[in-house]
Amino acid sequence: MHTTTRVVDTVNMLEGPGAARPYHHGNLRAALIATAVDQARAGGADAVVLRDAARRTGVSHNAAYRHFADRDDLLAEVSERAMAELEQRMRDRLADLPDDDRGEPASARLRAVGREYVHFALAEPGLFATAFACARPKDGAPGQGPYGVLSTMLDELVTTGVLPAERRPGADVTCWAAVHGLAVLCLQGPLRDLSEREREEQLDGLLERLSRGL
Amino acid sequence: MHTTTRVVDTVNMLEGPGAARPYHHGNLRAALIATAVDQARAGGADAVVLRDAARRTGVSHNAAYRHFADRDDLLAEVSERAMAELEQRMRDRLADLPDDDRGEPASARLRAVGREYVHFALAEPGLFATAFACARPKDGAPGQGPYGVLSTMLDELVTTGVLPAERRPGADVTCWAAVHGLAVLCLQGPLRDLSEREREEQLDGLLERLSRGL
DNA sequence: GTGTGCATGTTGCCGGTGTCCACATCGCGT
DNA sequence: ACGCGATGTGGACACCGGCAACATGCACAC
Repeated sequence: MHTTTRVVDTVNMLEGPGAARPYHHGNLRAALIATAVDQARAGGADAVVLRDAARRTGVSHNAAYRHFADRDDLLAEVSERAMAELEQRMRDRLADLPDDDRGEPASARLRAVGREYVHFALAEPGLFATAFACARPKDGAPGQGPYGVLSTMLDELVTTGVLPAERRPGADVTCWAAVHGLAVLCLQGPLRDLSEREREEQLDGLLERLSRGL
Repeated sequence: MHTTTRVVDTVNMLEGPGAARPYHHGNLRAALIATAVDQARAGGADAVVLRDAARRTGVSHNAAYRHFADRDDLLAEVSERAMAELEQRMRDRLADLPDDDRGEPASARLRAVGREYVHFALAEPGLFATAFACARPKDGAPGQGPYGVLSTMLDELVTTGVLPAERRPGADVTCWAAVHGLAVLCLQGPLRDLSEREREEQLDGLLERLSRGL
């Protein structure tokens, strides 16, 4: 899609000072999204501002409307990237786990994923909030996204025999809700002022209770 | 505070058509908050708009600045009311419980509170979101608010002997996070399109796993 | 090679909002 | 009675999202 035979490098458009970009940017859509992601990272969904994004990208306002129907459309794109980054972090965390934990209690893997979920939320509050602030319901494949990762973990628990199969349905939602709730409460809720240590303790407690109740 | 000897009724200022309100409204602060709460109820925090609130209250824009430092200040007030309404609903739900449940598993009462929490979020999404969308961290007494209700329930569980005392610390956060997370995911997350029945099932599952894991 | 069509980017404009400033009005205490 | 301070008003500015009309230049047909 969007094939082009233009000579200019359409990917690495980090313009130098005297770049004098051509009339046609060549990569505007991606560049705008990147700028908007920066905005979201810095200040959440509200900080995603069309005019400012265009300005920072070195293009006039309104240029964005050739690539996005409206602000919400751009925001949806940012939300998607944020969600993807969250998923990637969870997968990376899983991959980093020592193989020792591979065979033994798969619940350790589940805990690691949950912990990473909360850590991401606290490390990237803007992106985390934007990931879920999308007004447009973008229906993705059910096995994809952070939910997919979590779901896979739980399936693993069943095959390992740790989790009785009859208790599997609904377990994903419970796990997700608990972890998501803690993240939200720590970000904008009454747990905002917890120290890092207290937060970690609460997270540990939650994960323990969660696996106990599965 | 704000004592007044004026003759006009400062409480019930639902102006009739030919009311011709005096130059000084007499009750502006409360009236503006009420209007803002309506806005929040209808569309969440973003729908709280100073100029529109002033307009609807029948006063010029800028009048609000005599009572609120800025928009965030008004929003904080709305957030407080929303939180109070959530708390009230939880307390009402508790009071409505038949006395039969009084002595028996106090966990039933805990479940009822949790269920009401989610129900409120779904019934009043705007207020629920605004309750937590406050930028200003308003530190209330720790025993107050929805958290206080929940905390009391858990203390009850300990005195009833259902919950071992050593497991009490942190249990409040876990419960709150789980219920809050489910609410958020149903409102703006990927569980948005669940049918009422599915939602109720997931809620049941969550509450069951929660009490099992306490 | 040349010329035109269409995607892309630009300037201009409108309505709406938050916030500051100067001014108007009126209640209350001296 | 009077004047001061609290309260409300109108105007102005900057910013934003979104439309419309215009400009530019790449791509493809011939």
